[in-house]
Amino acid sequence: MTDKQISILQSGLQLFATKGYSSTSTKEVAKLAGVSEALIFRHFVNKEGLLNAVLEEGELKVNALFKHIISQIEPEQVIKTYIELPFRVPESEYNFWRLLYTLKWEIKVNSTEKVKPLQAALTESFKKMLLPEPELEADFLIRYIDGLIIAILKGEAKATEELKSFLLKKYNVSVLV
Amino acid sequence: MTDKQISILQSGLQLFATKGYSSTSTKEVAKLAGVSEALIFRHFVNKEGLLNAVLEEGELKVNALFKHIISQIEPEQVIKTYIELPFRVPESEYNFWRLLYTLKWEIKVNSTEKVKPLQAALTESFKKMLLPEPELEADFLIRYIDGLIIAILKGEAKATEELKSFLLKKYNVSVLV
DNA sequence: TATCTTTGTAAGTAATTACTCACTTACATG
DNA sequence: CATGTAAGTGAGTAATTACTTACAAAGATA
Repeated sequence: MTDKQISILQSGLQLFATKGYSSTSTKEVAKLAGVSEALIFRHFVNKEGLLNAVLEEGELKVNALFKHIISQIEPEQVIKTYIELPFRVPESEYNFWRLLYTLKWEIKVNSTEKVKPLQAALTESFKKMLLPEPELEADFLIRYIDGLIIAILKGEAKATEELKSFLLKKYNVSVLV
Repeated sequence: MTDKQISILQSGLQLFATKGYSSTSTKEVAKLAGVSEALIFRHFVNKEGLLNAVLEEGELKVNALFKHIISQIEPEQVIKTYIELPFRVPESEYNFWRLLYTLKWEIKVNSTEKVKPLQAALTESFKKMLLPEPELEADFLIRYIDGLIIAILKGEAKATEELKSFLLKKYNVSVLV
């Protein structure tokens, strides 16, 4: 990977995430990257190729986060780790998450498939914690966390310590062995 | 309002909501509406004018829904009516809601201002219901409902009766006087 | 040194974009 | 009937779009 290649990827991420994929031109990306427009096509074939390259980079981070949650052994730990997700994403990665969420509207992304293992792990955990309707509880929590992440990315909410402890208390997973 | 004017508005809504505002061309809107492209500009000045006209139409519906919630007298009724919101939006209006949610990403929309009265009403209700942290509870519920609506609009969730009664039970507002 | 591959660019291209202009048709009002 | 106004259109326009081509430098390998 050349310096210019990295620069293109960074500029692509920034513009796609803030302006939206389809309203960002390859010319803009090139300008921000300090590179000729043709170089984008040399390295990434076409605009969609650049998008995929940008996505692949971040996908690894997302998978790591999800795996970390699912790999927890105690059911309470699964829930706790999941609730802490929005508080563990660093601001430097916000643009990537913004891109993911906008793309879900712009393009058909089968995000349901990706969430399934997580959904199963949460359901199983709530079941072990003897909640009467573990599956509905899992869906409920997923939807809330989704709403929270969106609000944070839009700047409508802050991932404060107060909020975190409120949530952990709500789910009885504040203090764990 | 002429037939063709209405047709343009409907086509605009449909395409903006499904394809996104910036990746929909005025030519496409005209074609779907069965109208010359120039007529769009005659009636709505420019593309943004068409968007605003589309939004104004639906805004009335949104305001009506919100007012209905806030106007409830009993705190339990406020919560119940709000929870029932995603179940009361007819599928015929989904496109308008889709448009609203996509625009929040595409363009800066100060949606926080619009939600404030609702947020206040929910907080007040939870306070009267003696929940220890009424404001955090209100934020929590708003975020969840937002996440749920988004999931429904994307076809990832269904507004089933089972889910509804689960939520009403969770908030102790199932049976009311 | 000679040759091959990779990296990079300037200057294009055809297609699409939002929007305009000159013009016709329909319709209401005196 | 005459005349003004609103509704409607076909054929444009300049700008922008994603993408290509021809060609120059820079490194690597022999």
